[in-house]
Amino acid sequence: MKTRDRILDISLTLFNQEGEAALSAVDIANALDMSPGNLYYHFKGKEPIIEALFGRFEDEMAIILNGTHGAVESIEDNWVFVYIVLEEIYDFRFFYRNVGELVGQYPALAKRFRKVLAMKRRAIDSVLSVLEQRNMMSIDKRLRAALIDQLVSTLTFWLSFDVVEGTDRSGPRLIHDTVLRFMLQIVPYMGADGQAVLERMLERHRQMVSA
Amino acid sequence: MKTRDRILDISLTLFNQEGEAALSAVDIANALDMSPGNLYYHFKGKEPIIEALFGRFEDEMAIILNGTHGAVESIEDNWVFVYIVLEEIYDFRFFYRNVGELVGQYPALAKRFRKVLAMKRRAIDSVLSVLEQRNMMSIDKRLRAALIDQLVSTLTFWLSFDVVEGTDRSGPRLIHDTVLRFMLQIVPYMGADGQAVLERMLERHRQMVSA
DNA sequence: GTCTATAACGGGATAGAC
DNA sequence: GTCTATCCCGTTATAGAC
Repeated sequence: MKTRDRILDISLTLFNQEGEAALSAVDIANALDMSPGNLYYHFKGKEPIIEALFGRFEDEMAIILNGTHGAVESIEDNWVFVYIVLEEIYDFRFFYRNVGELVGQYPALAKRFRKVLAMKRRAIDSVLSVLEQRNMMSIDKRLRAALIDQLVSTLTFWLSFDVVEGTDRSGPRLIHDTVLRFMLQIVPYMGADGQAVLERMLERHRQMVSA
Repeated sequence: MKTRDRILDISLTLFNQEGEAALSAVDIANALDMSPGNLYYHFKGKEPIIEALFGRFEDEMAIILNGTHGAVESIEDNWVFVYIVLEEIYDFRFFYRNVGELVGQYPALAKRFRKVLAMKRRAIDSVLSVLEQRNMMSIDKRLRAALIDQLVSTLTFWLSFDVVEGTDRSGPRLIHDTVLRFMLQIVPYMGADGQAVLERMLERHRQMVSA
């Protein structure tokens, strides 16, 4: 199974670099100094490769999202948690640079993508609940549902947003900026502590970015 | 110039129905009972057609965004304003169903898309300013910038979000839901009035949806 | 301005030798 | 498992008739 993994590794790299649409199965074969026929022996085209890559992503995302967040309490914990999620997404960024496209083109992928979305939603819900229990935030029930939607949307479209805006930020910088953007959405529901939390977040962001 | 317009009309319809990627120049010609060669006489391929369609969109968007919003004061005015913007986007929805893709594929479009983005940003900024002047909302300067980002992001990715979520809502329903989602993001900054405004918005949304 | 016909290209996919 | 050779197909693009 070594060739199979080599194919997946190089495909992920190329897809992230050039975008999924820019590459044909033949391009991938060329990058591996491999004949198209040989590639087709392992994967019957681009689609199964993408499916296999999504499998990898799914697995790692499940570990992150279903694992740790019982331990997420402080703002700093939350920061790290969101950072890890975004980093994982960044490793498979070609899925996110044009979600709509992929979901439209590969219906099988759409289903699985929605499952990941649901996992994100549950994780956020659970983290918010912890914050509420500790009286670190309080929010109207209706607004809470909308907030979760917004946060899921942020986790899903931050890379597209960056593409559209055309700001040419490095990966780590983009991730830090997005963590901040994510966290700031929670601040207004932190009541009197909000102001202090905001300052801490901005300070933390400054540190991270200048590092 | 009549054939030219017929081409643009049918292209817009088809792109919205099937997606930009799903259609070739030949498909468009077929839909018009026209030979591919004839189509190429008017537009040298798909790209110039898309550029021309974006020109239409740009023009109408500029009228909406730069025009009315001096008159936007009450919550109801805002609701209508956002509704009109979303409706216009919906008319050219193929641009928005996978923004990342189009922007990546047609660099010329990217620039123009960013201009529209900037127009949206200015319009939102200006509306928020009005609300602030009337003491209908108050918001920390740093959070304000983030809020505007979030609102622009909502206006840009609501259609992609719908595609990804796979909820099969009708156009008008989707637009109403999105207006609500947009407006709810402002509520937390309305202070004591927030609760009442929230109820009014939800009530309005119920009316709109059941109509 | 509109049409038909056709050339040129590239990707997807497979057969069969090694 | 890997390779070469090849076929099929849809898209792009142009030449030239009407």
